[in-house]
Amino acid sequence: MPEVQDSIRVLRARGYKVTQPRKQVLKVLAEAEKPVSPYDIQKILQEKGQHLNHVTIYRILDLFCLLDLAHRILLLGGFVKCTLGDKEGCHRFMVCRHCGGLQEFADKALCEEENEIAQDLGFCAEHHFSEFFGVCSKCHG
Amino acid sequence: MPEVQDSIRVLRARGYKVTQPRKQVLKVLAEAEKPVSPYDIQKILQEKGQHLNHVTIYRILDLFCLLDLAHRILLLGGFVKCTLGDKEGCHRFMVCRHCGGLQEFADKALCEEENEIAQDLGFCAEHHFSEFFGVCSKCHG
DNA sequence: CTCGCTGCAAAAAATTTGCACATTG
DNA sequence: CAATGTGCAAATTTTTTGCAGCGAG
Repeated sequence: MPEVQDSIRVLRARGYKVTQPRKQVLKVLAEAEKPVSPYDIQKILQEKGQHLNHVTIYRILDLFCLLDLAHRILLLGGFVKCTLGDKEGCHRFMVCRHCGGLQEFADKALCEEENEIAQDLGFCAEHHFSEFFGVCSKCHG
Repeated sequence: MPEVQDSIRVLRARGYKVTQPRKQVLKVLAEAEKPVSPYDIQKILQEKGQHLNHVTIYRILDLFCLLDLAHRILLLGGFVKCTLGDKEGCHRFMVCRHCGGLQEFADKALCEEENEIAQDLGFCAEHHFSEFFGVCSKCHG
């Protein structure tokens, strides 16, 4: 699981401690197929015989989102591990309404077009948050 | 307030009853400058000497979102009245991080570009949800 | 060793459910 | 008056706060 190692490196590099709870949450996120809520995470850990206080999980997720190690999926109401690292352009998601799976992507050209649209309306856009709803390749015949 | 009348027409046309509570919530939404939560709405009505049960407000907002008479702003966590009617293209928002105000817009060309991006990734996008964060014209000097 | 992090207890806030009663068309 | 919608009570779920004590660096 190289992804988890990358995240751990980010934590260390930014001066945050690499604690047992943080590693546990990272692992759950990395293994999850779909967005998970704080209580989902607690339950998953419990099934492995591990216990984390839910408050701790909330705080860890806050931190991960701050560092872009995870993202909150607003349409589905859960958290996912970031799969793009620091790829340029805002990180976005395509959510499959059939299987509930999602794919993260970034597209710098799209960001630029959005900035222009915003500018035409007198708005200076600093971040584009977006999620597409539809059907993924596995789910449409 | 022509907007409220339009919404009332939509309700009637779709076979929903035009009740006192629904009209009250519509009015609050129409007069609000920023997204309002169910409890915000209850409080605003209370200040006018009116009372609605919060459960009723939840249900009314659910209906309004279903009919696209209102939208839930995910970044800020509240509801706003739709200002675009049935304008073509997904309805989106620009949120000002300074004043908290927002502007709704739709752009068919943007929808099409997003569909192409999705298609390139094997995804069939049916709806694009997006919110831009930035600074509005009033707030940047 | 010491600062940052976690656990715990508790409260506050947000959301949901079922059923009896009221209101709209 | 018949179906829809609302109010109420209560439970559940989600999120936040403050403080004491633990543990990574």
